[in-house]
Amino acid sequence: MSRPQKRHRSHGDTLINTRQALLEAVLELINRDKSFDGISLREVTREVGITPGAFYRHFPDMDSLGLELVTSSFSTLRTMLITVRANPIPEELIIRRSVETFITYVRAHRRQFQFISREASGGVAIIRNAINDEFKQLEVELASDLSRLVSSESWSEEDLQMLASLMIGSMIQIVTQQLMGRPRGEDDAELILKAEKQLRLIALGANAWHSTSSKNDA
Amino acid sequence: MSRPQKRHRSHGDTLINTRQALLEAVLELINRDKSFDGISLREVTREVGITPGAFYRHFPDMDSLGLELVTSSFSTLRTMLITVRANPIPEELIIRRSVETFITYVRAHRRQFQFISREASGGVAIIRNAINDEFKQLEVELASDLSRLVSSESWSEEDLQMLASLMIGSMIQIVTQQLMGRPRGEDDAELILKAEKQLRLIALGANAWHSTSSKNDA
DNA sequence: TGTACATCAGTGAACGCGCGTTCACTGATGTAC
DNA sequence: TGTACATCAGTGAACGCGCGTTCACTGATGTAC
Repeated sequence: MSRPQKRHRSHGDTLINTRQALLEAVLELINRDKSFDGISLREVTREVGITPGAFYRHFPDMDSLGLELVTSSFSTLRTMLITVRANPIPEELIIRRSVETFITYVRAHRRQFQFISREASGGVAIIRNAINDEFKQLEVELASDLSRLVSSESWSEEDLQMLASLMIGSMIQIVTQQLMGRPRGEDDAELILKAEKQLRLIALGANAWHSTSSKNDA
Repeated sequence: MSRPQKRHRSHGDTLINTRQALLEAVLELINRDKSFDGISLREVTREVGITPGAFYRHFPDMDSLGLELVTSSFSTLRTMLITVRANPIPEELIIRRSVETFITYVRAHRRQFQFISREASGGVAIIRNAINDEFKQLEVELASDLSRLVSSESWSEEDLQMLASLMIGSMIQIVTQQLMGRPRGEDDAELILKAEKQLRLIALGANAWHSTSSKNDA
Protein backbone atom coordinates (compact mmCIF):
# COMPACT_ATOMS: atom_id res chain seq x y z
CA MET A 1 0.00 0.00 0.00
CA SER A 2 2.51 2.62 1.13
CA ARG A 3 4.81 3.54 -1.74
CA PRO A 4 8.53 2.81 -1.64
CA GLN A 5 9.28 5.63 0.80
CA LYS A 6 12.86 6.81 0.97
CA ARG A 7 14.80 4.69 3.39
CA HIS A 8 16.34 6.82 6.13
CA ARG A 9 16.08 4.19 8.79
CA SER A 10 16.51 5.13 12.39
CA HIS A 11 19.08 4.12 14.94
CA GLY A 12 18.69 1.29 17.40
CA ASP A 13 16.41 -1.02 15.50
CA THR A 14 17.75 -1.29 11.98
CA LEU A 15 21.36 -0.37 12.63
CA ILE A 16 22.05 -3.98 13.43
CA ASN A 17 20.16 -5.18 10.38
CA THR A 18 22.07 -3.08 7.87
CA ARG A 19 25.32 -4.08 9.50
CA GLN A 20 24.28 -7.71 9.21
CA ALA A 21 23.17 -7.15 5.63
CA LEU A 22 26.62 -5.78 4.76
CA LEU A 23 28.28 -8.88 6.21
CA GLU A 24 25.89 -11.13 4.34
CA ALA A 25 26.33 -9.20 1.12
CA VAL A 26 30.03 -10.04 1.16
CA LEU A 27 29.27 -13.73 1.73
CA GLU A 28 26.83 -13.56 -1.17
CA LEU A 29 29.45 -12.02 -3.45
CA ILE A 30 32.02 -14.64 -2.37
CA ASN A 31 29.40 -17.25 -3.25
CA ARG A 32 29.12 -15.67 -6.70
CA ASP A 33 32.79 -16.39 -7.36
CA LYS A 34 34.65 -13.35 -6.21
CA SER A 35 37.57 -13.26 -3.86
CA PHE A 36 37.47 -10.82 -0.99
CA ASP A 37 40.36 -8.99 -2.60
CA GLY A 38 38.25 -8.43 -5.71
CA ILE A 39 35.07 -7.19 -4.00
CA SER A 40 34.56 -3.44 -3.99
CA LEU A 41 32.94 -1.43 -1.26
CA ARG A 42 30.48 -0.11 -3.83
CA GLU A 43 29.45 -3.61 -4.88
CA VAL A 44 28.68 -4.43 -1.27
CA THR A 45 26.54 -1.35 -0.68
CA ARG A 46 24.81 -1.85 -4.03
CA GLU A 47 23.94 -5.40 -2.94
CA VAL A 48 22.43 -4.09 0.30
CA GLY A 49 20.69 -1.17 -1.37
CA ILE A 50 22.35 1.77 0.37
CA THR A 51 24.63 4.51 -0.96
CA PRO A 52 28.41 3.94 -0.82
CA GLY A 53 28.92 6.60 1.83
CA ALA A 54 26.57 4.85 4.25
CA PHE A 55 29.05 1.99 4.49
CA TYR A 56 31.16 4.10 6.85
CA ARG A 57 28.37 4.25 9.41
CA HIS A 58 29.07 0.57 10.09
CA PHE A 59 32.70 -0.23 9.28
CA PRO A 60 35.79 1.93 8.85
CA ASP A 61 36.84 -0.14 5.82
CA MET A 62 36.41 -3.49 4.05
CA ASP A 63 39.18 -5.19 6.03
CA SER A 64 37.34 -4.60 9.30
CA LEU A 65 34.23 -6.12 7.82
CA GLY A 66 36.30 -9.12 6.66
CA LEU A 67 37.81 -9.64 10.08
CA GLU A 68 34.36 -9.66 11.63
CA LEU A 69 33.32 -12.32 9.12
CA VAL A 70 36.26 -14.45 10.20
CA THR A 71 35.26 -14.14 13.85
CA SER A 72 31.60 -14.91 13.27
CA SER A 73 32.31 -17.81 10.90
CA PHE A 74 34.61 -19.48 13.38
CA SER A 75 32.10 -18.87 16.10
CA THR A 76 29.68 -20.97 14.02
CA LEU A 77 32.35 -23.62 13.59
CA ARG A 78 33.04 -23.72 17.34
CA THR A 79 29.36 -24.10 18.11
CA MET A 80 29.40 -27.12 15.85
CA LEU A 81 32.40 -28.66 17.56
CA ILE A 82 30.78 -28.21 20.95
CA THR A 83 27.75 -30.08 19.61
CA VAL A 84 29.97 -32.89 18.39
CA ARG A 85 31.74 -33.19 21.73
CA ALA A 86 28.68 -32.77 23.91
CA ASN A 87 26.86 -35.85 22.59
CA PRO A 88 27.71 -38.97 24.57
CA ILE A 89 29.30 -40.92 21.75
CA PRO A 90 28.58 -44.66 21.38
CA GLU A 91 32.24 -45.66 21.07
CA GLU A 92 32.72 -47.02 17.56
CA LEU A 93 30.41 -44.51 15.89
CA ILE A 94 32.42 -41.50 16.97
CA ILE A 95 33.90 -40.92 13.52
CA ARG A 96 30.70 -41.49 11.60
CA ARG A 97 28.67 -39.20 13.85
CA SER A 98 31.31 -36.49 13.86
CA VAL A 99 31.56 -36.45 10.10
CA GLU A 100 27.79 -36.37 9.70
CA THR A 101 27.42 -33.48 12.12
CA PHE A 102 30.26 -31.68 10.42
CA ILE A 103 28.85 -32.00 6.93
CA THR A 104 25.38 -31.03 8.12
CA TYR A 105 26.75 -27.85 9.64
CA VAL A 106 28.73 -27.03 6.55
CA ARG A 107 25.62 -27.39 4.43
CA ALA A 108 23.64 -25.17 6.79
CA HIS A 109 26.31 -22.48 6.85
CA ARG A 110 27.59 -22.96 3.36
CA ARG A 111 28.60 -19.39 2.64
CA GLN A 112 30.54 -18.89 5.86
CA PHE A 113 32.60 -22.00 5.18
CA GLN A 114 33.06 -20.89 1.60
CA PHE A 115 34.46 -17.62 2.87
CA ILE A 116 36.86 -19.39 5.22
CA SER A 117 38.00 -21.88 2.57
CA ARG A 118 38.61 -19.22 -0.01
CA GLU A 119 40.31 -16.66 2.18
CA ALA A 120 42.42 -19.10 4.21
CA SER A 121 44.96 -18.82 1.40
CA GLY A 122 43.62 -15.64 -0.13
CA GLY A 123 45.36 -12.44 -1.06
CA VAL A 124 44.51 -10.28 1.95
CA ALA A 125 47.21 -10.99 4.51
CA ILE A 126 45.41 -9.66 7.54
CA ILE A 127 42.39 -11.89 6.93
CA ARG A 128 44.43 -14.90 5.88
CA ASN A 129 46.42 -14.67 9.10
CA ALA A 130 43.31 -14.28 11.23
CA ILE A 131 41.84 -17.44 9.69
CA ASN A 132 45.00 -19.45 10.13
CA ASP A 133 45.28 -18.35 13.76
CA GLU A 134 41.77 -19.67 14.31
CA PHE A 135 42.65 -22.98 12.69
CA LYS A 136 45.78 -23.27 14.80
CA GLN A 137 43.62 -22.67 17.84
CA LEU A 138 41.23 -25.44 16.80
CA GLU A 139 44.17 -27.79 16.38
CA VAL A 140 45.37 -27.04 19.89
CA GLU A 141 41.89 -27.74 21.26
CA LEU A 142 41.56 -30.97 19.31
CA ALA A 143 45.02 -32.10 20.42
CA SER A 144 43.94 -31.55 24.00
CA ASP A 145 40.79 -33.63 23.40
CA LEU A 146 42.80 -36.39 21.80
CA SER A 147 45.25 -36.53 24.66
CA ARG A 148 42.35 -37.80 26.80
CA LEU A 149 41.25 -40.45 24.29
CA VAL A 150 44.56 -41.86 23.16
CA SER A 151 46.66 -44.27 25.23
CA SER A 152 48.54 -41.25 26.44
CA GLU A 153 51.66 -42.91 27.75
CA SER A 154 54.08 -41.82 25.07
CA TRP A 155 52.27 -39.49 22.69
CA SER A 156 54.33 -36.34 22.78
CA GLU A 157 52.52 -33.03 22.62
CA GLU A 158 54.16 -32.45 19.25
CA ASP A 159 52.83 -35.71 17.83
CA LEU A 160 49.35 -34.96 19.10
CA GLN A 161 49.45 -31.59 17.35
CA MET A 162 50.59 -33.33 14.20
CA LEU A 163 47.67 -35.75 14.45
CA ALA A 164 45.17 -32.97 15.13
CA SER A 165 46.56 -31.00 12.23
CA LEU A 166 46.23 -34.00 9.93
CA MET A 167 42.62 -34.58 10.97
CA ILE A 168 41.54 -30.97 10.64
CA GLY A 169 43.54 -30.54 7.45
CA SER A 170 41.81 -33.50 5.83
CA MET A 171 38.41 -32.17 6.78
CA ILE A 172 39.20 -28.72 5.41
CA GLN A 173 40.32 -30.38 2.22
CA ILE A 174 37.07 -32.31 1.90
CA VAL A 175 34.92 -29.31 2.70
CA THR A 176 36.80 -27.12 0.26
CA GLN A 177 36.18 -29.73 -2.41
CA GLN A 178 32.51 -29.84 -1.50
CA LEU A 179 32.15 -26.07 -1.67
CA MET A 180 34.38 -25.11 -4.56
CA GLY A 181 34.25 -27.92 -7.08
CA ARG A 182 31.70 -28.08 -9.79
CA PRO A 183 29.59 -31.24 -9.53
CA ARG A 184 32.13 -33.21 -11.60
CA GLY A 185 30.89 -36.70 -10.77
CA GLU A 186 31.32 -36.48 -7.01
CA ASP A 187 28.25 -35.70 -4.98
CA ASP A 188 27.81 -35.01 -1.29
CA ALA A 189 27.19 -38.58 -0.16
CA GLU A 190 30.42 -39.71 -1.76
CA LEU A 191 32.33 -36.95 0.00
CA ILE A 192 30.86 -37.93 3.37
CA LEU A 193 31.95 -41.49 2.76
CA LYS A 194 35.39 -40.34 1.71
CA ALA A 195 35.77 -38.13 4.79
CA GLU A 196 34.75 -41.01 6.99
CA LYS A 197 37.23 -43.35 5.39
CA GLN A 198 40.05 -40.85 5.63
CA LEU A 199 39.43 -40.29 9.32
CA ARG A 200 39.12 -44.02 9.91
CA LEU A 201 42.44 -44.59 8.18
CA ILE A 202 44.04 -41.84 10.25
CA ALA A 203 42.64 -43.42 13.41
CA LEU A 204 44.15 -46.76 12.40
CA GLY A 205 47.46 -45.02 11.79
CA ALA A 206 47.23 -43.41 15.20
CA ASN A 207 46.63 -46.79 16.86
CA ALA A 208 49.69 -48.24 15.17
CA TRP A 209 51.73 -45.09 15.78
CA HIS A 210 53.78 -45.92 18.81
CA SER A 211 54.57 -49.52 18.17
CA THR A 212 56.66 -48.42 15.21
CA SER A 213 57.55 -44.74 15.32
CA SER A 214 60.55 -45.14 17.58
CA LYS A 215 61.90 -48.00 15.47
CA ASN A 216 61.97 -45.82 12.34
CA ASP A 217 63.62 -42.88 14.00
CA ALA A 218 67.13 -44.16 13.30
CA MET B 1 77.11 3.97 -22.72
CA SER B 2 74.10 3.94 -25.05
CA ARG B 3 71.25 5.89 -23.49
CA PRO B 4 67.98 4.22 -22.56
CA GLN B 5 66.73 3.93 -26.15
CA LYS B 6 63.02 3.45 -26.62
CA ARG B 7 62.15 -0.20 -26.47
CA HIS B 8 60.46 -1.33 -29.67
CA ARG B 9 61.81 -4.84 -29.56
CA SER B 10 61.62 -7.03 -32.60
CA HIS B 11 59.82 -10.29 -33.20
CA GLY B 12 61.39 -13.69 -32.83
CA ASP B 13 63.94 -13.02 -30.16
CA THR B 14 62.27 -11.02 -27.42
CA LEU B 15 58.69 -11.99 -28.09
CA ILE B 16 59.18 -15.01 -25.88
CA ASN B 17 60.91 -12.98 -23.21
CA THR B 18 58.14 -10.44 -22.80
CA ARG B 19 55.56 -13.20 -22.72
CA GLN B 20 57.56 -14.91 -20.01
CA ALA B 21 57.98 -11.60 -18.19
CA LEU B 22 54.20 -11.15 -18.14
CA LEU B 23 53.72 -14.59 -16.62
CA GLU B 24 56.39 -13.92 -14.04
CA ALA B 25 54.98 -10.50 -13.24
CA VAL B 26 51.72 -12.14 -12.16
CA LEU B 27 53.61 -14.58 -9.94
CA GLU B 28 55.48 -11.65 -8.46
CA LEU B 29 52.24 -9.80 -7.70
CA ILE B 30 50.73 -12.96 -6.16
CA ASN B 31 53.85 -13.14 -4.02
CA ARG B 32 53.19 -9.57 -2.90
CA ASP B 33 49.84 -10.60 -1.44
CA LYS B 34 47.34 -10.12 -4.18
CA SER B 35 44.85 -12.65 -5.43
CA PHE B 36 44.62 -13.23 -9.17
CA ASP B 37 41.14 -11.77 -9.03
CA GLY B 38 42.55 -8.55 -7.65
CA ILE B 39 45.42 -8.09 -10.11
CA SER B 40 44.81 -5.63 -12.94
CA LEU B 41 46.13 -5.93 -16.45
CA ARG B 42 47.72 -2.51 -16.03
CA GLU B 43 49.57 -3.59 -12.89
CA VAL B 44 51.03 -6.51 -14.81
CA THR B 45 52.23 -4.42 -17.74
CA ARG B 46 53.56 -1.77 -15.35
CA GLU B 47 55.58 -4.48 -13.62
CA VAL B 48 57.05 -5.61 -16.94
CA GLY B 49 57.62 -2.08 -18.21
CA ILE B 50 55.42 -2.04 -21.29
CA THR B 51 52.27 -0.06 -22.10
CA PRO B 52 48.90 -1.63 -21.28
CA GLY B 53 47.98 -2.08 -24.94
CA ALA B 54 51.03 -4.23 -25.60
CA PHE B 55 49.57 -6.91 -23.32
CA TYR B 56 47.27 -7.95 -26.15
CA ARG B 57 50.20 -8.90 -28.36
CA HIS B 58 50.70 -11.88 -26.02
CA PHE B 59 47.41 -12.84 -24.41
CA PRO B 60 43.78 -12.10 -25.29
CA ASP B 61 42.99 -11.46 -21.61
CA MET B 62 44.15 -12.10 -18.04
CA ASP B 63 42.28 -15.41 -17.75
CA SER B 64 44.29 -16.89 -20.61
CA LEU B 65 47.49 -15.84 -18.91
CA GLY B 66 46.26 -17.42 -15.68
CA LEU B 67 45.43 -20.71 -17.36
CA GLU B 68 48.90 -20.83 -18.84
CA LEU B 69 50.34 -20.31 -15.36
CA VAL B 70 48.33 -23.28 -14.13
CA THR B 71 49.67 -25.48 -16.91
CA SER B 72 53.28 -24.45 -16.46
CA SER B 73 53.15 -24.70 -12.67
CA PHE B 74 51.79 -28.22 -12.79
CA SER B 75 54.35 -29.11 -15.39
CA THR B 76 56.97 -28.17 -12.78
CA LEU B 77 55.17 -30.27 -10.20
CA ARG B 78 55.04 -33.27 -12.53
CA THR B 79 58.73 -32.98 -13.25
CA MET B 80 59.29 -33.21 -9.54
CA LEU B 81 57.12 -36.28 -9.14
CA ILE B 82 58.97 -38.02 -11.96
CA THR B 83 62.20 -37.30 -10.10
CA VAL B 84 60.76 -38.78 -6.93
CA ARG B 85 59.62 -41.92 -8.71
CA ALA B 86 62.71 -42.36 -10.89
CA ASN B 87 65.12 -42.74 -7.99
CA PRO B 88 65.52 -46.36 -6.94
CA ILE B 89 64.17 -45.96 -3.42
CA PRO B 90 65.86 -47.76 -0.53
CA GLU B 91 62.67 -49.23 0.90
CA GLU B 92 62.17 -47.64 4.31
CA LEU B 93 63.41 -44.20 3.28
CA ILE B 94 60.78 -43.71 0.60
CA ILE B 95 58.75 -41.28 2.67
CA ARG B 96 61.70 -39.31 3.97
CA ARG B 97 63.25 -38.92 0.52
CA SER B 98 59.95 -38.04 -1.11
CA VAL B 99 59.19 -35.35 1.41
CA GLU B 100 62.68 -33.90 1.13
CA THR B 101 62.50 -33.78 -2.66
CA PHE B 102 59.07 -32.27 -2.46
CA ILE B 103 60.03 -29.49 -0.08
CA THR B 104 63.19 -28.74 -2.03
CA TYR B 105 61.17 -28.30 -5.21
CA VAL B 106 58.65 -26.13 -3.47
CA ARG B 107 61.42 -23.89 -2.21
CA ALA B 108 62.96 -23.67 -5.68
CA HIS B 109 59.65 -22.84 -7.34
CA ARG B 110 58.11 -20.96 -4.48
CA ARG B 111 56.03 -18.53 -6.49
CA GLN B 112 54.46 -21.16 -8.73
CA PHE B 113 53.33 -23.17 -5.74
CA GLN B 114 52.11 -20.01 -4.09
CA PHE B 115 49.99 -19.34 -7.16
CA ILE B 116 48.56 -22.85 -7.10
CA SER B 117 47.84 -22.78 -3.36
CA ARG B 118 46.15 -19.43 -3.50
CA GLU B 119 44.08 -19.96 -6.61
CA ALA B 120 43.05 -23.57 -5.90
CA SER B 121 40.20 -22.10 -3.90
CA GLY B 122 40.34 -18.62 -5.39
CA GLY B 123 37.62 -16.49 -6.87
CA VAL B 124 38.20 -17.10 -10.57
CA ALA B 125 36.19 -20.20 -11.39
CA ILE B 126 37.90 -21.08 -14.64
CA ILE B 127 41.34 -21.12 -13.01
CA ARG B 128 40.15 -22.80 -9.82
CA ASN B 129 38.63 -25.60 -11.87
CA ALA B 130 41.74 -26.00 -14.00
CA ILE B 131 43.85 -26.39 -10.85
CA ASN B 132 41.51 -28.88 -9.27
CA ASP B 133 41.40 -30.93 -12.46
CA GLU B 134 45.19 -31.12 -12.33
CA PHE B 135 45.11 -32.22 -8.70
CA LYS B 136 42.51 -34.86 -9.49
CA GLN B 137 44.78 -36.08 -12.26
CA LEU B 138 47.73 -36.32 -9.85
CA GLU B 139 45.58 -38.33 -7.46
CA VAL B 140 44.69 -40.79 -10.20
CA GLU B 141 48.37 -41.20 -11.05
CA LEU B 142 49.38 -41.67 -7.44
CA ALA B 143 46.57 -44.18 -6.90
CA SER B 144 47.91 -46.13 -9.84
CA ASP B 145 51.42 -46.05 -8.34
CA LEU B 146 50.10 -47.17 -4.98
CA SER B 147 48.21 -50.08 -6.47
CA ARG B 148 51.59 -51.56 -7.37
CA LEU B 149 53.08 -51.05 -3.91
CA VAL B 150 50.20 -52.09 -1.68
CA SER B 151 49.18 -55.69 -1.04
CA SER B 152 46.68 -55.25 -3.80
CA GLU B 153 44.37 -58.13 -3.05
CA SER B 154 41.42 -56.21 -1.71
CA TRP B 155 42.14 -52.52 -2.06
CA SER B 156 39.29 -51.22 -4.16
CA GLU B 157 40.01 -48.54 -6.71
CA GLU B 158 37.86 -46.21 -4.66
CA ASP B 159 39.88 -46.79 -1.50
CA LEU B 160 43.13 -46.24 -3.36
CA GLN B 161 41.80 -42.91 -4.64
CA MET B 162 40.83 -42.02 -1.09
CA LEU B 163 44.33 -42.83 0.10
CA ALA B 164 45.99 -40.88 -2.71
CA SER B 165 43.70 -37.94 -2.02
CA LEU B 166 44.60 -38.02 1.68
CA MET B 167 48.30 -38.08 0.92
CA ILE B 168 48.24 -35.31 -1.64
CA GLY B 169 45.79 -33.29 0.45
CA SER B 170 48.08 -33.43 3.47
CA MET B 171 51.02 -32.30 1.42
CA ILE B 172 49.08 -29.39 -0.10
CA GLN B 173 48.09 -28.42 3.41
CA ILE B 174 51.69 -28.42 4.60
CA VAL B 175 52.94 -26.52 1.58
CA THR B 176 50.21 -23.93 1.88
CA GLN B 177 51.20 -23.43 5.48
CA GLN B 178 54.82 -23.08 4.45
CA LEU B 179 54.04 -20.52 1.77
CA MET B 180 51.25 -18.47 3.31
CA GLY B 181 51.88 -18.34 7.03
CA ARG B 182 53.95 -15.71 8.64
CA PRO B 183 56.91 -17.23 10.47
CA ARG B 184 54.81 -17.65 13.64
CA GLY B 185 57.12 -20.07 15.44
CA GLU B 186 57.14 -22.80 12.84
CA ASP B 187 60.10 -22.92 10.50
CA ASP B 188 60.80 -25.04 7.48
CA ALA B 189 62.60 -27.89 9.24
CA GLU B 190 59.66 -28.36 11.57
CA LEU B 191 57.29 -28.51 8.63
CA ILE B 192 59.40 -31.15 6.89
CA LEU B 193 59.34 -33.22 10.05
CA LYS B 194 55.59 -32.75 10.37
CA ALA B 195 55.00 -33.73 6.74
CA GLU B 196 57.11 -36.83 7.23
CA LYS B 197 55.24 -37.84 10.35
CA GLN B 198 51.87 -37.30 8.73
CA LEU B 199 52.77 -39.47 5.76
CA ARG B 200 54.24 -42.12 8.04
CA LEU B 201 51.04 -42.17 10.07
CA ILE B 202 49.00 -42.45 6.90
CA ALA B 203 51.21 -45.31 5.74
CA LEU B 204 50.62 -47.09 9.05
CA GLY B 205 46.91 -46.56 8.63
CA ALA B 206 47.10 -47.99 5.14
CA ASN B 207 48.87 -51.09 6.41
CA ALA B 208 46.17 -51.66 8.99
CA TRP B 209 43.38 -50.77 6.56
CA HIS B 210 42.08 -54.10 5.42
CA SER B 211 42.31 -56.07 8.58
CA THR B 212 39.64 -53.81 10.06
CA SER B 213 37.72 -51.89 7.40
CA SER B 214 35.29 -54.71 6.61
CA LYS B 215 34.61 -55.32 10.31
CA ASN B 216 33.49 -51.73 10.82
CA ASP B 217 31.27 -51.64 7.76
CA ALA B 218 28.25 -53.03 9.60
C1' DT C 1 76.93 -5.33 -50.32
C1' DG C 2 72.71 -2.38 -50.93
C1' DT C 3 67.81 -1.44 -51.33
C1' DA C 4 62.75 -2.10 -50.87
C1' DC C 5 59.37 -4.17 -48.35
C1' DA C 6 56.74 -7.03 -44.81
C1' DT C 7 56.32 -8.10 -40.13
C1' DC C 8 54.90 -7.05 -35.70
C1' DA C 9 56.15 -5.75 -30.53
C1' DG C 10 55.52 -1.84 -28.44
C1' DT C 11 53.74 3.32 -28.18
C1' DG C 12 50.81 6.88 -26.50
C1' DA C 13 46.56 9.09 -26.53
C1' DA C 14 41.88 8.58 -25.94
C1' DC C 15 37.28 6.65 -24.33
C1' DG C 16 33.86 5.83 -20.84
C1' DC C 17 33.43 3.56 -16.36
C1' DG C 18 33.55 2.09 -11.55
C1' DC C 19 36.28 2.95 -7.74
C1' DG C 20 37.02 4.88 -2.43
C1' DT C 21 36.29 8.75 0.20
C1' DT C 22 34.36 13.46 1.70
C1' DC C 23 30.73 16.26 3.00
C1' DA C 24 26.70 19.15 3.83
C1' DC C 25 22.18 17.51 3.99
C1' DT C 26 17.66 15.11 5.36
C1' DG C 27 14.29 13.17 7.96
C1' DA C 28 12.64 9.39 11.00
C1' DT C 29 12.94 8.11 15.67
C1' DG C 30 13.70 8.58 20.74
C1' DT C 31 13.81 11.60 24.75
C1' DA C 32 12.97 15.51 27.94
C1' DC C 33 9.74 18.59 29.50
C1' DT D 1 -1.06 14.46 24.84
C1' DG D 2 2.01 18.02 22.56
C1' DT D 3 6.33 20.40 21.48
C1' DA D 4 11.40 21.17 21.02
C1' DC D 5 15.53 19.09 20.46
C1' DA D 6 19.35 15.52 19.84
C1' DT D 7 20.70 11.58 17.47
C1' DC D 8 22.35 9.39 13.57
C1' DA D 9 21.50 6.03 9.35
C1' DG D 10 21.22 7.06 4.97
C1' DT D 11 21.41 10.56 0.80
C1' DG D 12 23.37 12.38 -3.32
C1' DA D 13 26.73 15.01 -5.48
C1' DA D 14 31.36 15.67 -6.12
C1' DC D 15 36.52 14.67 -6.43
C1' DG D 16 40.47 12.59 -8.60
C1' DC D 17 42.15 8.04 -9.98
C1' DG D 18 43.12 3.58 -12.08
C1' DC D 19 40.78 0.53 -14.90
C1' DG D 20 40.25 -2.39 -19.75
C1' DT D 21 40.13 -1.73 -24.42
C1' DT D 22 40.75 0.66 -29.15
C1' DC D 23 43.55 2.46 -32.58
C1' DA D 24 46.58 4.80 -35.76
C1' DC D 25 51.36 5.01 -35.28
C1' DT D 26 56.55 3.89 -35.06
C1' DG D 27 60.66 1.77 -35.82
C1' DA D 28 63.74 -2.31 -35.32
C1' DT D 29 64.46 -6.61 -37.47
C1' DG D 30 64.26 -10.28 -41.12
C1' DT D 31 63.77 -11.39 -45.98
C1' DA D 32 63.83 -11.09 -51.12
C1' DC D 33 66.16 -9.43 -54.88
